[in-house]
Amino acid sequence: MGHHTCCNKQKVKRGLWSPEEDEKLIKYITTYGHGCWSSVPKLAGLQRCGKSCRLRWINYLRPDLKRGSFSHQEAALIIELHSILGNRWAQIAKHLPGRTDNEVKNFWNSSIKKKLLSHGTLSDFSMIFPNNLTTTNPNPSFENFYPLNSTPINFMPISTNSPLILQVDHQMNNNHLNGDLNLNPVVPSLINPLSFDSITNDPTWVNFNYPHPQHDLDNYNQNVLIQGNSDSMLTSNISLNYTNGENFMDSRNADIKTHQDLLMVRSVNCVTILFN
DNA sequence: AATGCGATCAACCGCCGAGAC
DNA sequence: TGTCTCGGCGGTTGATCGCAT
Repeated sequence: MGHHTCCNKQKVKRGLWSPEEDEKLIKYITTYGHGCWSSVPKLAGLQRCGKSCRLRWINYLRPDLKRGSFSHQEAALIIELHSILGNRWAQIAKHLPGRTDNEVKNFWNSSIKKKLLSHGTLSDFSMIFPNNLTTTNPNPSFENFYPLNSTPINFMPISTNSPLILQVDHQMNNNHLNGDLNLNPVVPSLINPLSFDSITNDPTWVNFNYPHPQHDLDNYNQNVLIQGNSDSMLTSNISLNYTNGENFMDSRNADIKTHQDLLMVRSVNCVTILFN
């Protein structure tokens, strides 16, 4: 029970992979491609199930993986995307070239979630990067940028004229005013919406200063979900055509913006925190 | 040096949806 | 239409590491 059919056909090894097993898998996939994963173990001479081979390749052996610690940009991006997508780790990982859903998930659970649980807010990014903040900003907290007495961040005006941003905000405002959708952050029980979620709800922020590989970005389609705390869900279908690491095109109006133009007040300040 | 404990992360588990038949 | 296989995903586990005592 619980094992795939491919795992039941033969006795399979479990647990950590040996260097020899890694070598066999790499050699096979680089030569023939993975094809049908369920047939990979047999063809590669491995006593593993296909699922295990797939996982090992995707999470560890793939040549395009970026190893090592998450950068500030990546962490901020994860936080931002998580506020939009929730625990859709695979979707979040797609915005982080070289990172896997497993990595993102582990990073969230180990470095971010626990701090949120212990503090109840992400009011200070130094919780996540205690050693890397500088002193340029004397008070590097999100509340410093979004005063607590300001409009809730979900309904804050934004500085870009991007149609998609305006669309999302318009819909959110309408729902808010109509009282038919309570747009709390995805994890409202953990997070003060004036702080954590305030990095931005702007889906274009995924483009922020990030060197997306062209192959990941061509004809990119994003389905942005803004989840409420009820059974209501606002869905905004947005199609973005990324052109390169610095520009992207909103397919609705063909707005070409440099990343500088995309920086909303919120994300500018966030980055100020991280890199000043 | 030995031990305990929390953090990290690779790997597994269980479920789901798509596609083939 | 129902069943089966497979790939993919999120949740969870457990081994290992590093630090504190």
